Amino acid sequence: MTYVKDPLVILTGPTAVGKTALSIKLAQKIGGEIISADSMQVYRDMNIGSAKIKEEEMQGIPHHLIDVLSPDEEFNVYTFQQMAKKSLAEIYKNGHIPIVTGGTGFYIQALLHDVAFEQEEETSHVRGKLEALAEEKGNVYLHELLREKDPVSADEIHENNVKRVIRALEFYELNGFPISLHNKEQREKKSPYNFVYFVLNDEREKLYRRIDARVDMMLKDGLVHEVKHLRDMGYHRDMVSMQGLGYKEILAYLEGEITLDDAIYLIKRDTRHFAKRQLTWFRREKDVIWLNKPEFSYDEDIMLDFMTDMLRKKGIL
RNA sequence: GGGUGGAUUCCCGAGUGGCCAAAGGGGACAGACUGUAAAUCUGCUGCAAAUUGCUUCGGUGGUUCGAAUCCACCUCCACCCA
Repeated sequence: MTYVKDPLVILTGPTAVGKTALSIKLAQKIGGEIISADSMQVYRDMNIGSAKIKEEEMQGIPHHLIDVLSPDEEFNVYTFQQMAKKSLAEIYKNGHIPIVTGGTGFYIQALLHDVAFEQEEETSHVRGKLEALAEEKGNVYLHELLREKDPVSADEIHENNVKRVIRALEFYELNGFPISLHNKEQREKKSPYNFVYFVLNDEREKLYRRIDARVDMMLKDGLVHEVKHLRDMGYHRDMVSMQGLGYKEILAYLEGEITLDDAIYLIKRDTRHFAKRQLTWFRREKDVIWLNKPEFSYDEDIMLDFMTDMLRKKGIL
């Protein structure tokens, strides 16, 4: 008896490259449902800044993990993984093919390789304690603390990367063994899915132009109003959701810290940086199929034919 | 027309005789990432046959062993007086 792995299609790429539009066409073509792997589109009332797909654009294709949280709720890889697995089960039950779309490579990885996360207490006060310690004694002190507990991680994580030093320390405290060991184990895992990992991309210059144009569009569409509304509802910068690109900058503008022009400049710049980071992530990822738009003459139909071809070869179609 | 200040490597900007291919910041580029990831962090940035050589600090000429730094003239910019 041959065990057949469940199919999983991933369609990702840097922000503003055109994933959403392509994902709809692909879903229509192969009978798919979409799972959003996006750390911001999960939040309700954050539509313009997160470039969330509109109801009418969905064309009846079911979308999962969009608008499922309120902006004051915390979202992280672990919750994403839990929710996404639940959605997967539903999609398989419907006899459809899941298409994971979105730009958060970290989340995609957790789902694709079914990375195991240790059971940790929900309300860990350990992190707060460590944050206070970092504040008080400085980066180097904390990093040395990590070196005592988990020298491998200390070597891997730069002392200035306080967030990750804290996480490593927190992991050790909560689980009693080093995160470096955990990571090593998880890295060796093979994906339990029969997957195809597409990364849509375009020439850097074109991508950057699209980003700039999209930010201008967001402003025209009322980004400032949207953020004002969120602020009026009591959401503030300490929340994970408000760290999103476009949100934190407009919030700073609304607080009178920077001008609107500065905010727009920062959103554009930081979104470009973000796109670059995404690309770095995908380059490192194994088994990805790059869909470089110029190579398809910017023709989506040619690209879709290619994609379905790949799916057939994999036995997904 | 007169006076003053300025012109620095992709940009801003420090440097006022050797320790200067030139601080710092930005951008660009590259990378890391396993419960904050649209977050957080790192590296790199004149050219090359590259522990050395070459070209660069508005232009030209000069002073000096040695100039981005001093002098002369020129060009452009800013402000002030006419």
